[in-house]
Amino acid sequence: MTFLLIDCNQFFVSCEQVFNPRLIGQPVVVLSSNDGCVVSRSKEAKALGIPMGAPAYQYADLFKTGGVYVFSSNFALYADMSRRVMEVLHTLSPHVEEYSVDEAFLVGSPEEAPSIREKILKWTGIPVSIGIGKTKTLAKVANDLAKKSSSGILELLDEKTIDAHLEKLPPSEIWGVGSRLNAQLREEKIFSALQLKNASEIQIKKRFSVILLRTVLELRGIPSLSLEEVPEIRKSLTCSRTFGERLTELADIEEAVASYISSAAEKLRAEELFTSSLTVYITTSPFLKPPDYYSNALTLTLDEPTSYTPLLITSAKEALRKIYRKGFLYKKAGITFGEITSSRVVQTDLFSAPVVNEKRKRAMELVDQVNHTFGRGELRFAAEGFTKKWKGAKKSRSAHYTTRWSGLLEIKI
DNA sequence: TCTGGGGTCCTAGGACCC
DNA sequence: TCTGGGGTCCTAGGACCC
Repeated sequence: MTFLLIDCNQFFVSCEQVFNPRLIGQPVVVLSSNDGCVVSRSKEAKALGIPMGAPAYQYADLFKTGGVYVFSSNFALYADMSRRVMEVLHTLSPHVEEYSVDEAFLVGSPEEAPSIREKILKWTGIPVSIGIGKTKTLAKVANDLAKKSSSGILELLDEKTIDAHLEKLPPSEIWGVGSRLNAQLREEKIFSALQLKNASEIQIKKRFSVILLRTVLELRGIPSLSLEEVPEIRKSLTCSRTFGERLTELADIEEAVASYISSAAEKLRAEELFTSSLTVYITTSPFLKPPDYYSNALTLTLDEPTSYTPLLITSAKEALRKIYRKGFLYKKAGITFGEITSSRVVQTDLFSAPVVNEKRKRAMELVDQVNHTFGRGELRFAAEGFTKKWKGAKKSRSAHYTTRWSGLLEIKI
């Protein structure tokens, strides 16, 4: 059994290039929301020395002198392109795990790789790299190497080849090992991925955790992470944003929170889910020191599982009023739905009459339908407000090429 | 002035119970 | 003077991922 990891190359940048081919071969970056950090870079942008996660303001000059094409993030576009790539994969294999927006694992044979790569490029325009290994972790390692190879495909199946590569990598290059673990591993005199692979199982389990033990076994070619073809019901759903400007007034923050609730509730309904726990949090800039720094959160347990936006907005405002303090410059707020259950199986409260509120259900269906047809936010709740003081910057977002009629490309012949 | 957003899992420690 | 042991549940915090 072999795992294939299919990973889209510079995914967000590639999405922009599909609809604007002039960008191919140019330095291109895509910024995070609020135009804060660089989250995707073309090869040419990397070559200019723009690191991943770089704060955009620190590189504004380089963007100019380097002739860099800068895009605000266009998540509607990226999500839709991701869906297309995944659809292609599902037509090619019955064993696919959608791992992230730009990555999927597939169980198959190495011979399939070239045609998978070719079909995704032809049918979606997105270039991918494919790493092949006996475990997911080794497929990940192979994928990193595939990115640097000319064919975009690399298999890591032979023990000697694996060891030769692992010897050159620090543990932090391995999936599941971050900078903290890397530092702790150094204390144990483990400096390379090969040393990690050969470390004592007992020591790893004792000093670290079962997670790292799994990684060690995976490096040895013993599958310890299986293919998860059917995604489990999510455990939480968050919507949070940095404001476009610092906010001080409760009323403005209320609008922002109502708007986050509205979009998270829409997602909840799209996935046929209910929530019965709601957390609201607000914070000033984390870079502030006391007494200017303030951050707080409150979780409410709801009487019954719901996805009804008005009810959730009311509860969220109630929670927000309890944690809001006057006199701070608020920078960000967010909401999280926890305790998520399927909306098809409902556990009602023993002491209250079951709420099978057809009217509410139909109202939400209508809202979702209108917004699906005419674009997100066409039909809104008044609580979301109209001034949108909290809205962040998105100076140069590309069109919603695939999700809005107005975004359709016009081709001139 | 400016530094994103959305997830998951594991562990330790406290509260509580028998 | 004597003052167990084992289990579960919850939460906060840490670590990782894309």
